[in-house]
Amino acid sequence: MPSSPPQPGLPVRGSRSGKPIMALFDLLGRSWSLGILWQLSEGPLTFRELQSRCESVSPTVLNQRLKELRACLLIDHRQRGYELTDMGWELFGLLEPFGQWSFNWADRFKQDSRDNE
Amino acid sequence: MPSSPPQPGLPVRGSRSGKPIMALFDLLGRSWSLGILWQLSEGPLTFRELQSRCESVSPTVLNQRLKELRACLLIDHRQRGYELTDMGWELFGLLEPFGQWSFNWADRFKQDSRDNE
DNA sequence: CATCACGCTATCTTTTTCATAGCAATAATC
DNA sequence: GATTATTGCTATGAAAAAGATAGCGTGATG
Repeated sequence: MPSSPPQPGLPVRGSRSGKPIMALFDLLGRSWSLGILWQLSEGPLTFRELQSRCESVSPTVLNQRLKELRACLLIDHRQRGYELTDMGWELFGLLEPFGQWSFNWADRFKQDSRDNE
Repeated sequence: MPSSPPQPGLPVRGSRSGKPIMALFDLLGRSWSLGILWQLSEGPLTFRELQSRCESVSPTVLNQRLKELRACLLIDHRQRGYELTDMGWELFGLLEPFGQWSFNWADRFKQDSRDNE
């Protein structure tokens, strides 16, 4: 049986008292959480659409993550599929800069591996 | 045997081709990654200090995460302990707003559970 | 009624994480 | 200089999470 979604106030990974940031990290630190939010930022997606966009995610885990993200008020399941809630969009706003940054990071990697040749 | 650190360009969870953002999400989506970066933002910490700040982390996982974060150029091991690299600080800069946001999120939670009483 | 796509559950295997003990190396203390 | 502490970490076994695959129930469509 899977564990319950991490919630602020409840004990979570990193904090017995459930400090909000730790609850958030616990949630986002589970496999596919970040990826799902990222995919949904491009519009609502059905379960199967998500499944194919997230390449190797298994339905079991996908469903579990969706339940958690829903319980955590970040996504919702509506007519057109799963989509970000207002909170979800807010969080995505914080996440968005990671996209650009990841390119710089990748560049630094290439640079670094050239240095080590 | 543990898997290798996710790197841009290599296949990672969510992307066979290793799209940088997916590599980053794979890295950050592993247990304790976010927590470790967060803790190190308050200054360098030794292995054991990290261990006690991260409450329940096992030495096995802590060491593995530290290796990965190091391989990914986000942290470094110096005299005074583990600390963020320049890249690590950059990334933390993006992460920092999550702290404030998590409080709003927690509030919304309380609000929501009141509504459902 | 047959077919199809959808959202998911069931089952099993593999991987990751946890929990605990403890070792080798260095530093401090007696 | 032997003893004790501290540090960084490995080993081992158990528990939990994630992955892979098959397929069920439902509702729409032909």
